Amino acid sequence: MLKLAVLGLLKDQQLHGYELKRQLTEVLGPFSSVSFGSLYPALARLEAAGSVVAVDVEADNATLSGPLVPMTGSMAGEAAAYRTRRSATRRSARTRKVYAITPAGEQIFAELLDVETGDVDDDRAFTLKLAFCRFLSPERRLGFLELRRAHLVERLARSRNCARARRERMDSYTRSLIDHGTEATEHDISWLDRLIAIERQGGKS
Amino acid sequence: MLKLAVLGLLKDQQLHGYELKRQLTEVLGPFSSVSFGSLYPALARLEAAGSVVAVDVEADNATLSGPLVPMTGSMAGEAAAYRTRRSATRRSARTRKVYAITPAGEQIFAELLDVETGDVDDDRAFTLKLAFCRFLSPERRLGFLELRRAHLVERLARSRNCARARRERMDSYTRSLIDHGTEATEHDISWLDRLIAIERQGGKS
DNA sequence: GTAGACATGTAACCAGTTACATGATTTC
DNA sequence: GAAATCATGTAACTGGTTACATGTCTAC
Repeated sequence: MLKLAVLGLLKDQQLHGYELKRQLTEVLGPFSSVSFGSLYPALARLEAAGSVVAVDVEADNATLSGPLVPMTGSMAGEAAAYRTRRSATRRSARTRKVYAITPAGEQIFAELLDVETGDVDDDRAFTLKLAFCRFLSPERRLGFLELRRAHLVERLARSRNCARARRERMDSYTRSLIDHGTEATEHDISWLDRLIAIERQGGKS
Repeated sequence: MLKLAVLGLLKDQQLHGYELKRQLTEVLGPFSSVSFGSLYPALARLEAAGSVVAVDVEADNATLSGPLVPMTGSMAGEAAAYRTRRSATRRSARTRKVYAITPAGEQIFAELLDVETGDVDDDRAFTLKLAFCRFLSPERRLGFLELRRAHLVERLARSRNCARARRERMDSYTRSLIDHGTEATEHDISWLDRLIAIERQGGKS
């Protein structure tokens, strides 16, 4: 999970741990409170596995395409590079360890993101994956959304069923909780419906 | 967390592990998928700590679905054991281990449930605690709801701020995700407002 | 020269998971 | 007597947490 989040952020730009944590906190809902104590070991593991490499920022300043940093897409190019360069000059890079994703890491990222591997029944996982689903092919993306929708529909059925069967035996707090949960699920489903509709029309047709 | 859920369910009735899991799955949202591999060890730990005791069901007929007798664990009379063998359970109790909460367990439960200990920033924890908040005093309950509300308001502010600052740089999926999250939080807040209002008027005035 | 943000890391722990192993009871 | 369900448990692992230890750079 954290692995996926880190690799996903590194796909856009090279980052060091501290900044990674800031972005994790700010942007990714489910990781609003990830701690350094889990981030740094995770980075170390990713590096050991060859999914990321620590890059030499100062050398990378002049020659943007070193042999160690193939950077497949070069997408987030200018803004990211500028950001990195600026912070690199403001603060010596010696104390920082700036990471970049490797082709192997991209591979791992793709596998982690994939729906087959993935748990549409885990809200956190779904949210995280959706945040990176632009990296999915249109078909897989659609499948991902539909699978999630199916899961929510099932959840809704179960929660309605439970509400019907046990309503009398529940106290008012539990009842309110269940009703609110049901509403939230309905809301989620119609949101997904909109996303799916957009996906279908935008996709091709 | 699991500890709290288990103790909370045992406050209402004596249960064995298997049935406990069923109720956990059915009733408590955040524990819809707790596994035996975590439940049984948790029960064993609770028993070792004296928070629950395994009760002799045959000595204590029909308690399986009835209200909890103020059980201290000492009242195990063997005298009329055979009398209720058939009526108490469809299934022989010998293979089951039925647990009851002890006074010490009630104490632990109260501490776990308490807001001071508690994390209103953890959605799962909040949901679980709300399901048991009838065991809180009216003041603590109100405090609990208000603390949660305050947290959600803060979350809303952050998410709005993030949306404003980074909107352009986000892809449509992330944007939709953030917007939907914002809506959900607003919805949660107004739900909490209703709960708080009820609490205020019903509590005393 | 020191307060405070920036930056990286380790150690001990905690709460849960999956996969596996075992056996009793019911139902057909 | 076989299959399904009920029931309890263990072992190895995962993925995080907090608390701690350490050090650098900036600004005053």
